[in-house]
Amino acid sequence: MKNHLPTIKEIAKQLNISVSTVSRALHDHKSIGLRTKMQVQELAKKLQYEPNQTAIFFQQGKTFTIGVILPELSEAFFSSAISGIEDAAHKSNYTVLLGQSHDSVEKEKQLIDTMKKHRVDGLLVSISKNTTDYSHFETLQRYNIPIVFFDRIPKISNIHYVACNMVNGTVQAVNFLFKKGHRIIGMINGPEKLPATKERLDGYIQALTKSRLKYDPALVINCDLTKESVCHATEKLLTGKRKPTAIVAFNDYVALDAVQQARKMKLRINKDICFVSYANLPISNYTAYPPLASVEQFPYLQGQKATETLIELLQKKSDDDTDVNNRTYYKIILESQLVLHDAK
Amino acid sequence: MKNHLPTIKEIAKQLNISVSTVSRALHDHKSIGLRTKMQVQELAKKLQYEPNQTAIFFQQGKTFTIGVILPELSEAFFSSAISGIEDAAHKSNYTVLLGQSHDSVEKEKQLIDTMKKHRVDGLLVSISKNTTDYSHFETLQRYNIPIVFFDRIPKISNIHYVACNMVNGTVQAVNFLFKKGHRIIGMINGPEKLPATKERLDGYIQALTKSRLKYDPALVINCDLTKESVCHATEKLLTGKRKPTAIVAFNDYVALDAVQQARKMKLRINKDICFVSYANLPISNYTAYPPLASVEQFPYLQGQKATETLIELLQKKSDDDTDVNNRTYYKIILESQLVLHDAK
DNA sequence: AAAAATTATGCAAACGTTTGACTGAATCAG
DNA sequence: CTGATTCAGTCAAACGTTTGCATAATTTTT
Repeated sequence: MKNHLPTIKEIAKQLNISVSTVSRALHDHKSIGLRTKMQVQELAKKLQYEPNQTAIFFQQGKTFTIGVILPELSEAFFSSAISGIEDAAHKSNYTVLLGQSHDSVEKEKQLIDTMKKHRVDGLLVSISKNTTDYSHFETLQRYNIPIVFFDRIPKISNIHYVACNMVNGTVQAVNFLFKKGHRIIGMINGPEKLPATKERLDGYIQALTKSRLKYDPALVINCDLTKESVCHATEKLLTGKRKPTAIVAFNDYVALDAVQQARKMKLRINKDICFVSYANLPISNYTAYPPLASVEQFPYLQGQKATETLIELLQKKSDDDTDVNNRTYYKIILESQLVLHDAK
Repeated sequence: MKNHLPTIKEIAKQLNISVSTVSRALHDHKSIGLRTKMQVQELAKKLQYEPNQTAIFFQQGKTFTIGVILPELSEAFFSSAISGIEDAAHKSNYTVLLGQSHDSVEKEKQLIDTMKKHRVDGLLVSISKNTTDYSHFETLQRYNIPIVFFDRIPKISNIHYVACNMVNGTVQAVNFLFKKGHRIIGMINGPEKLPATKERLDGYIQALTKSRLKYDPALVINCDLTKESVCHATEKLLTGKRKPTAIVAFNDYVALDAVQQARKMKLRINKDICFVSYANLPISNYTAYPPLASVEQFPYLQGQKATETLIELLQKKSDDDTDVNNRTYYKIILESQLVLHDAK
């Protein structure tokens, strides 16, 4: 039952020619006579010969595989991203090797190791929440495996990355509210240490300043994204001295929890209080009181761009045949954008 | 800048021993003296030697990789599934090679080919909507690559699969409604040709029969899952001769659209009309009028089980060293289960 | 007719690792 | 002291492919 797959050797033997001739014939090499070329190709077809890629990978030191490490595959944001990644990779004939870190640094390290072992040509990473030490990424340099980070990127400078800038989107969001007549605009922001939190705050302040509204720190409350802390923040905002008529929420989940809390407090959504947020749910259409608008972060696009960037790097690598670390780094920044929801 | 990675050969040369000794020393082979073993391991560490897996893959004809082909990575159901797959694979030291077919038969074929080329050890597939010809899967038999199908499985018998049986869940759903006092229960079902549609109908009829209610075909309307067809179906049900007080919807999306339509018709949700559906959204908590209950299909679990099954097959394969096609097929059926939602 | 160029093919090394078969030395039983 | 056993290690083949270099055969040029 040993079903030996046909190899180049066998073709050679059957045709009484050398393996190199067969190899070249299959590659349409010019130095092979038309006659033998035909013979080889015919027999190859007959035997349903298919080259053993593992041998080729090994021989060429290239696997046409890119590794992808994400925090959580089941999150809407990342599943869109991976979709973009896969599409872009497939287009350039690369394949995707996947791993999820579950936001554990330990697992992230393991995955890096696995990827290294599998000799992926390049790596796409969105780092885990808790990663602060980046040494495990550096080990990849020895292997000349380039990394492109996306969305969640390390706070170091000599890296390639693709990210979405939240400042602009936030400015748009606040402007939007301003134009609708809101003058007291609150914000339920995320955990302090997240870069994403800072960007939102920056945009918020920028927009206020431009509209000649004064920035009142009491109107911005951080939360840790749990339901309780969101409710708490909402309550605090809505019972504060200066009561906002609109709130910018850290993301859709936060917005939905805040809406619930506001309703509990007998406020009428979109009348007494309006919300805008940042998109991570595909379902705003279905919720009863969706935010008026969301800042879109284009996960699919981010994944796609990151992949294209990586593939470009790989291209360059094989062109120059030089070290990848040539001190020029891609920093690709997509602009977030406010998307208005249908007023039902 | 040619950063040659350390190999077994180099270690051998530096220590003036043969490569085989080094190899065995690194594998802790008993026939190697303690002294040399130590020396080798020490040098290996010092040089930061790591075996070249591509060489090993090639040499052993095994890649410790499983291929996964899904219709759509960004769909909640599949992203949960892939999460389960990755977790299970990682646990057994397998890695996941990913591809999405976008429900295109053509792309599905291409992916099969890619997976074959990469010499994955096994394959996990949820087939595209439009696949009716299964010959591309059969080509894998030559390569002795086992496939486990899950969720969307081909209608042929000599295959391994993991699926979730909807009959039981549907029975539970209808019973649940019956116990709540409903006597006229409608159903908005899916496209006729889908097996999933049939299972739901079977369960529906079974449950009715047991409760001694008569099955009235006018109360079951198929739709093609578009918003329009759902609205149309809902309207037809709710203006029919026998007006249902409860409706079983094909899935959460359908339910939400149906709810919208019902509200348009001035019916009070959960008073005039109740809904139950099948879970694919993680957000029922947030919607204004979620279905009373959902039949859960456990995508994460399905992915996990499928992976475990595949790995078991791979185990067997290497044990027996015999052909995988030994005429015994795993058919693993998870039972769907009704999950009640919090009444808010 | 000799030299040069072209065409078609073969040889063998290389990629890094594993592994069965073999060898030489030391140890041990009787 | 001989033969068997264990120990420590080496040799070389094998996995399938690519590719630089050599070679042989043929044709073209001078």
